[in-house]
Amino acid sequence: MADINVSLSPRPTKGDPGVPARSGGMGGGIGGGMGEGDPLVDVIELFFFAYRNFVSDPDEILQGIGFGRAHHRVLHFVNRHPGMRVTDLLDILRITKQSLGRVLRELVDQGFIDSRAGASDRRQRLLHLTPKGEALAQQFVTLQSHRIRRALEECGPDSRETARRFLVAMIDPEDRGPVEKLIARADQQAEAKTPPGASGKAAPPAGGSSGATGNRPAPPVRPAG
Amino acid sequence: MADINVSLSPRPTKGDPGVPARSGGMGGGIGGGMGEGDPLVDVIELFFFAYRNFVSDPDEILQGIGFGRAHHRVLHFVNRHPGMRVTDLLDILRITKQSLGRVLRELVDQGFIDSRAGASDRRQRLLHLTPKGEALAQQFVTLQSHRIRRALEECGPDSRETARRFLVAMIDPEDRGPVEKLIARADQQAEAKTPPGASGKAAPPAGGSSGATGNRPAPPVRPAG
DNA sequence: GAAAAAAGTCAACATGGCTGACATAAATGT
DNA sequence: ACATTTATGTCAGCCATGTTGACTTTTTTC
Repeated sequence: MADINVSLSPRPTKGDPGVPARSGGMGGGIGGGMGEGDPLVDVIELFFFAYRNFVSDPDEILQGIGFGRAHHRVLHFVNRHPGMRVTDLLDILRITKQSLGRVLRELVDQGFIDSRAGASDRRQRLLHLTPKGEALAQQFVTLQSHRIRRALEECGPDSRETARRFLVAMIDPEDRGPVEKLIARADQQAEAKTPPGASGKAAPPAGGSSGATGNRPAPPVRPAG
Repeated sequence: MADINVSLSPRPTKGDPGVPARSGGMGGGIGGGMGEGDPLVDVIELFFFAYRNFVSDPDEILQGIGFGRAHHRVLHFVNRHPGMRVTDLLDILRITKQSLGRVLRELVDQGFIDSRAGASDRRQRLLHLTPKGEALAQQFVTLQSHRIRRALEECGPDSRETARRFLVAMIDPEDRGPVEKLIARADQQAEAKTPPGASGKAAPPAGGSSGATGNRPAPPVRPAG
């Protein structure tokens, strides 16, 4: 039933020669920018398809418990940064307080997240996963890690660093430092918590990549507004 | 104001030591799956942040004309596959006829897309971009290509193929063949249309990558339902 | 004691998914 | 010829998740 043949080739329902050869408009049309070098449209599309599949893994589980992607993101980052403040989550997700509030309330109400007042600053609500929440978050990480691991294995031994650097380089320059710091902080914390010498962890050479790995006074991964 | 410091380090509003060191729950917690090898959480997060920035480029333009991401996707694929059928678009996007119908109608009404009945099968509506639509689609491709080109340049000469293969490998195995075919078909078509020998186009070695580059009778990039 | 910060909430709205139910035109099969 | 299937479109309504704007409460900071 109607596969992806986009009429273009093996799908002429009758004797249709595929596609009407487009009236020869002005030049450039489709490429990467006509005279700017390679057309990178293939990468654009691969990124689209890859990301779609990437997020679809958790989606199946989420559907079963009446949650959506928004819940997944919250669970993920709280898992990564136990004790984080609501504001921090807002900065990472770049959504509004109200949007976050909705899913956060559900996660707290249903016992996936524990929200306690800060000890030193009691205005803050510090977020932690409950064991239930941790189990779920772990499921997601496992699923997505599987996909990534498989992909990297198919790409050979050096691919991990190249992929990592590529993804970093795809991030807005002004966000790279903060993002890399964020990840590094979470990793550190995880290490500290883990029984010393648990699994591998190929030290991410965050320094060498693009130069923007920065040590600025922590500019924001800019909040939405 | 409230940067991404996630309380964890340079943000203790008062004398807060960052984070409450989490009560030492059971092992694995955060890593990639506890005893499965590297934790690939960093890649998970980088993919998230990278993709968010990647789609944000077009977003700015879209906002100015009252369109959304859905419009972008439609424009993009119609640009890539001039004369494609509505069904083909549905297969690619994996959304419902009704969802597509909404944005497609707007695009047609506002003169970005031209929808004409097929010659051989007059039930079909074959979709083409108008010059106006082409210009817009071209803007998007240019924007996103810029980002990708910059990223690849930062990653060195071989990165393009590695990145490409990584993205392909991130796609569900059963979708890879169809996706690569789809891209190949679009590229072919574009070449045929372009004044012979226009810009570079580093021949995508679709064959060598993962083995699944297949030549099956074109299985679908599965429709949503 | 005033001002600012952290969090929460209500109300209303936009976007873009979804299902279900139909309608029409055209192609296909018997 | 007629029944069925296919391709498309459309109405109506629902859901998830984003947005603004306005306000409150608690607590910290100046």
